Amino acid sequence: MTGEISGVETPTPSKRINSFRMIKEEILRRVRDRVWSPGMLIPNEEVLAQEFGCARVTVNRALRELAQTGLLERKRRAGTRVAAHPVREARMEIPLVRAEVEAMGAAYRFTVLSREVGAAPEHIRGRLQLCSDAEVLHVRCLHFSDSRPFQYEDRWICLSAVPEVREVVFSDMGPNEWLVRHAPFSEMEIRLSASASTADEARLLGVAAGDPLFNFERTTWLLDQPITYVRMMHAQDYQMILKS
Amino acid sequence: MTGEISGVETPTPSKRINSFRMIKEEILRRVRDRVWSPGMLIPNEEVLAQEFGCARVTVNRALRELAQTGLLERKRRAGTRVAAHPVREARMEIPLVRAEVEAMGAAYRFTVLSREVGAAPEHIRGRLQLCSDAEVLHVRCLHFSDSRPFQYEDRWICLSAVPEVREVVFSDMGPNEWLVRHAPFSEMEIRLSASASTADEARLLGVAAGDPLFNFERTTWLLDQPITYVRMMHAQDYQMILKS
DNA sequence: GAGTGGTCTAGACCACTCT
DNA sequence: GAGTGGTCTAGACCACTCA
Repeated sequence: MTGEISGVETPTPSKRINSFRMIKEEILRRVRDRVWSPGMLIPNEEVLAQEFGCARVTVNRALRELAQTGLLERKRRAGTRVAAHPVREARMEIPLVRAEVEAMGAAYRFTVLSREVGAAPEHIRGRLQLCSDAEVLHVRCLHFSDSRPFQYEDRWICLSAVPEVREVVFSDMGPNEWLVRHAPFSEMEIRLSASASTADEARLLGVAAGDPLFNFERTTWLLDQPITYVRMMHAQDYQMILKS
Repeated sequence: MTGEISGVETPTPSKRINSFRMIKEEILRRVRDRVWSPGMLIPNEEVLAQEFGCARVTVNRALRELAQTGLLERKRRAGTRVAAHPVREARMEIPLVRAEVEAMGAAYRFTVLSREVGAAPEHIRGRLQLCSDAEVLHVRCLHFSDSRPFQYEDRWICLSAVPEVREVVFSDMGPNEWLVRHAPFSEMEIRLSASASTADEARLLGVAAGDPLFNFERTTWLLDQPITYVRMMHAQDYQMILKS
């Protein structure tokens, strides 16, 4: 680029609204400026496409994504409205413990507290929708941030879904990390809650018995096949952040 | 439909894999059956489109959505892989308190504990990215499930973004419900944590001081304009559920 | 029946990134 | 430079739902 000519023309020639991102922003602007207010029907895809000078599919993608986050509501025949209705969605990134700890600039390590194969107890069978003779691997780990306990993990893995795990000892890699690498999933359910720590939990996490814990329980499936159920506990200084 | 002929042909003529949903399922099946295992490069869109007998855009949409949930990882030039990497996303539906209570079959009501207009304190200005002379409406409410306290809500609303709210008294409708109807948002940030209740919080929620609370803090924006920051507290029997 | 969103196709060009 | 995903276009048909 030796002969750099900056003349009358801008290098980025003041684009039309013809990308789905620009359309999303334009829609947001109109909602913010009350051009379209909650509950109001907005023009249909065809009309917007003509106005923006783009293909209908492009408008469709923009509106679809805005509807997915809950800002718009769409129904066939009825058209698209600005949501006057409250169901909103947030997306949450599920981090690896290791990444979470290292992101804070601390050193990560973990220890395996116990590891045994056997029949699943009743409440675990319920969570994983298992029949009564299903075998599971039960692993308990403690994860550290520098030298301080960070998370107590209590995990159950379906051996029918992940037979290879029977022989794995989790020396280099924690169960979560191992599973992520070897047993992908497509569905999950997460439960979040607060509880008072039991004596055991308090001892492991280095807090006083009865202190508040933040609980993160997760069950995962691949198609209809249950993979694992885990309960992860954090002391009360922990904060989970979600966006969008 | 008088002359109904059900002959050799099935009315649903055993479809090809030519919808993005079917493609998603087929991909999941191959991942589950280890045809493609974590970390592995899968065929590119062009090739898959040929195999499935559909357009590349259709494959693109299927792969894009699977990548969005974290099952696949995509990079230009590098191609698409089954995630060997753990960043997964969950979507969370944000319910209205009213709906949440009524879904449990309980009667909902709420009371306004306080309501005042003024300058925002430092920590709220930080959360909402406000300049120091910005005016806010501060509302505190208690929400009940039947006659039991269910949620304590401590909310700050930017008057510059939502000027109409200055005159609203929240008699029929709580602040959340009102805002949802009158002040749409496009971005939000949620923070979840556990804490020990203060004396005040405990009194309001009908628990013992120091008992664990589940905290749900949310800040919302419309484009870059901050709308509201709210902290919602629940006693420890509360559980928040996320899916996918 | 008719209007709206939902989706697919075939082709094209662009943007990123690896070599 | 070349391969891969990212996106847009123009046109088409389908599916749902309201009148």
